[in-house]
Amino acid sequence: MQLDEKMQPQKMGFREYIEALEEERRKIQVFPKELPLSLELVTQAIEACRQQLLSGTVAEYNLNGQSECSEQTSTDEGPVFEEFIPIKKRASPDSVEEEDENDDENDEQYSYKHKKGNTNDKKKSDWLRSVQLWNPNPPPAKEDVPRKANVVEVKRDGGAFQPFHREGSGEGKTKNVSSAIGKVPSSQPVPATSSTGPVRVEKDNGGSSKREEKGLAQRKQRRCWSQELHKRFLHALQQLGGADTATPKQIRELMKVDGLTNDEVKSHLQKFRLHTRRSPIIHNNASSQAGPLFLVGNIFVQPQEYGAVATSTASGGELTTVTTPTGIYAPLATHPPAVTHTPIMKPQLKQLEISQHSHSEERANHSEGAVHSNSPASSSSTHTTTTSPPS
DNA sequence: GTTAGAATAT
DNA sequence: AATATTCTAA
Repeated sequence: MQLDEKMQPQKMGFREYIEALEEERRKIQVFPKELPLSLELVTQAIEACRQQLLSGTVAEYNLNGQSECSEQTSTDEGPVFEEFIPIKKRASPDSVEEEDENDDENDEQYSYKHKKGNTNDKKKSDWLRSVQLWNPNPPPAKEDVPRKANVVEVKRDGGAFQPFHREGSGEGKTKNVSSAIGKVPSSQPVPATSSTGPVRVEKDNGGSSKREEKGLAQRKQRRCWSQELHKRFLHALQQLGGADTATPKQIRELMKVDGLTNDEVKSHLQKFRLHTRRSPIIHNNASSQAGPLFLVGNIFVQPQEYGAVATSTASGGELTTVTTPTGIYAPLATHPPAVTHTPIMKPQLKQLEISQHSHSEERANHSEGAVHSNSPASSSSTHTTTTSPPS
């Protein structure tokens, strides 16, 4: 427990890190033109590292208490120099790091950024950008040590999302356990598979007598809509025939995410609808490399997305892992007229029985007012706002 | 009593 | 801005 002992390894880490950086720089130097910034950044980083080394100081881990579900890409290990790396990864067209999120892989939150040097990003409000990994609100220590790395995701069939704890103190400060956002539920009595019910796993505070009841209806832990989560959400929407026809419950059931509640879905859906109606089009700053926008029906999509949509559409409901690396999905344009409409057909294949549990799943056969005629152009709910507010 | 949706609240 | 909660009508 000597400071010195601690010191050494850290310095070693630095040195190695510097070496790695230098090697990186060598590689980059080959393309000074394409990666001018990278070059500089790396150089700076190296410089900084050296100074750190010399001064014997060690960079502090940035334990930012992320109140929101913010990201945290660091695979930790080694000194953290994120500070030197002004985000903005993927700057070059040839950068190959697109790991489309595999469902059962920890698809790190990818709050991808648009390039900044490019067109001035006017639209920072792209809400899509915020979807990232679900932040499980890691209960600070005292439980079980973080075992696995960040393995959070679901299996397409099982649904293994974290059950979500609700800590006592309102607004869990989330000390941010540096790395592991992961951690498998393990000890939760959650059936995992079926559980279509609102599995509200409460933190059993049997021993802790902090302040419990007392009539405080503490606010729920905010659910973070990770990419994965959102992806599922979208899948469900597709199957249900779009955001306008899907209902929260149906969505939730299709998503098969355990711990997910109706209200959460409802809320998300509400937001989704709002946004999709409001922002008719994707910001055109995608000029970078995202390629042109395609107009399909009344939906603008980008090539990838289009493919994805088309795929799942064509395959008759079987979702083929819609890879949406960018996290962009086409907002329903409230674009009535204009352009030549390529008739798109919204797959309305409900009754897609994916359930494997023998629970009487009613849904699927809608005999209510859910009979939507899917006509691309004219559909979309009867929205003749003729509301005449009385007083 | 349940659910969806809008309106608020945080 | 993103979620949660409340309110209201089916």
